[in-house]
Amino acid sequence: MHNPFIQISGSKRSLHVQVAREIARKILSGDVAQNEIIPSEMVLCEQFSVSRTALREAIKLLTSKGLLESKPKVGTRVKSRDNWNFLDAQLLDWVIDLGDNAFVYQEFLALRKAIEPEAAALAAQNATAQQRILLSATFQQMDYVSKNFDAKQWMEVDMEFHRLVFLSTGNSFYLPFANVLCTMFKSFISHSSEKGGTCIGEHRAIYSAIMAGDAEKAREANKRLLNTTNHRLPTSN
Amino acid sequence: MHNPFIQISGSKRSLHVQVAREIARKILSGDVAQNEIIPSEMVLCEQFSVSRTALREAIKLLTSKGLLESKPKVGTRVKSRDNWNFLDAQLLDWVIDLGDNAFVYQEFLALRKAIEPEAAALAAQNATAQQRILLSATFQQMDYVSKNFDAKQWMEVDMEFHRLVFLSTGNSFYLPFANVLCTMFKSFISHSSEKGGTCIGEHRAIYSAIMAGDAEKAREANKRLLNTTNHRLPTSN
DNA sequence: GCCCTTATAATTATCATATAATAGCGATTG
DNA sequence: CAATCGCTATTATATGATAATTATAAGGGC
Repeated sequence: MHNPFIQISGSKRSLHVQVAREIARKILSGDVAQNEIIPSEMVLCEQFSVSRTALREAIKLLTSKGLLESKPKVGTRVKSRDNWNFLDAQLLDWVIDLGDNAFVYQEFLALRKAIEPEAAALAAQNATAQQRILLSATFQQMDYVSKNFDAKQWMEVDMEFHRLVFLSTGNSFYLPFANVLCTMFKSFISHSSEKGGTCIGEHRAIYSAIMAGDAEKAREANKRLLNTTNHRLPTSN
Repeated sequence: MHNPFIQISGSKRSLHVQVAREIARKILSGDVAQNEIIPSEMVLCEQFSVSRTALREAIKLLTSKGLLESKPKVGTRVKSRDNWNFLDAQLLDWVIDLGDNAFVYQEFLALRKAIEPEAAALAAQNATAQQRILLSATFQQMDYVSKNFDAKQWMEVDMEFHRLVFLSTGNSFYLPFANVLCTMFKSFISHSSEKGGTCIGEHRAIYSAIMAGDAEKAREANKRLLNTTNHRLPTSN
């Protein structure tokens, strides 16, 4: 029997997810080149000391995210980078774990600038009664935390606020951004200890506009927030 | 030996993908409710007449896209809708196959309006020399097809043009939209036969702005295109 | 009677092995 | 020289067995 107190270093989740993560790291880091054929199943099984079942499930997971493609006789090939689904929370998590995050944060900010103002506008138009209640409760927490400041708590309510905006758009294609955003914020929480401003004023403007159903105002307020210079910046890791 | 002339109806791809597609349909259509536990592996194996290997690989695929979550003893649960990754080309393909596409097209247009103008702006700033060459070649084809009009050919060059814009942003998070867009366009090509205008003027404006490196102009031109009323509309199937 | 611990059982997770299907590549032959 | 056929490496699928997990129930102490 294993000693349950000994926490094996990499044994967070199921086995095939661990294997998938390892392979993903090598692909994302460029350790194995795009369009390259990775070693055969048997070889990888030995390398990771897992059964073919576990390995194949790992490969299926990566295939689903656009990283790999398998064909009989030819092998399993790494797909080119423009097939990798960076809008997948799990994949993003692996990217973040790689370390060179300043650039990732910068790219993500460019995405937020495109998507969040529109999301806020849509939320102003489409948020349901219950979503407005949740948004209201969350903003009250923001207001409280901004006065009794705590960096970690702020990050959490900030994340929840923007997450709710995406969920309130009533548009299926905006939903995934909620999870991607959460992954990014959690990375901030765990990797950084810097404080940064709360931007409570800008958030209040977004909140008020959404509650008032004013799409244009919500859009502009969200734009202002994202252009705020003291907004969380990827200055250091 | 099988008769190679007999094309079995559903034998397009690998077995586990077919199974995944079937399960996905039931989830996406609401046939099985969110947060519901689906039948156990053994039951599903019988139901689909496949081995546990194939079934498990299918479930792993769906889990990766946020549709399912499995735990020992408790079973496999359908995750709530806000976990479904609609920005996954394969998942989107399944959604489209479901049929009620007018609403999907409408939602997608709302996404394009947010993301494409920014993508065009980024492309104007960041497109590499080779990407500009590709863009140039594609636009010349557009120009030609707009004069010798063919609906299908137009759809294809139109798709390629916007795809290249996404790839030219130099931003990882914009890449996945290229595939999502392609999936959507292919759905148009196969499901509709209506013609619609070519909007060659608006496309030319985008193209010129990108080539000139004028981000602001590219953004505005792309906005104009998406606001064009005779732009492909989800009027009918 | 109530709470904590332990045992049970159902389900997924993993392993191991065998067989089938696929397709690249070379040999063979006309 | 070219077209075809067969060989072989690789993934795809099937089958059966064992381990790990955890909700639920059973039991025992207070």
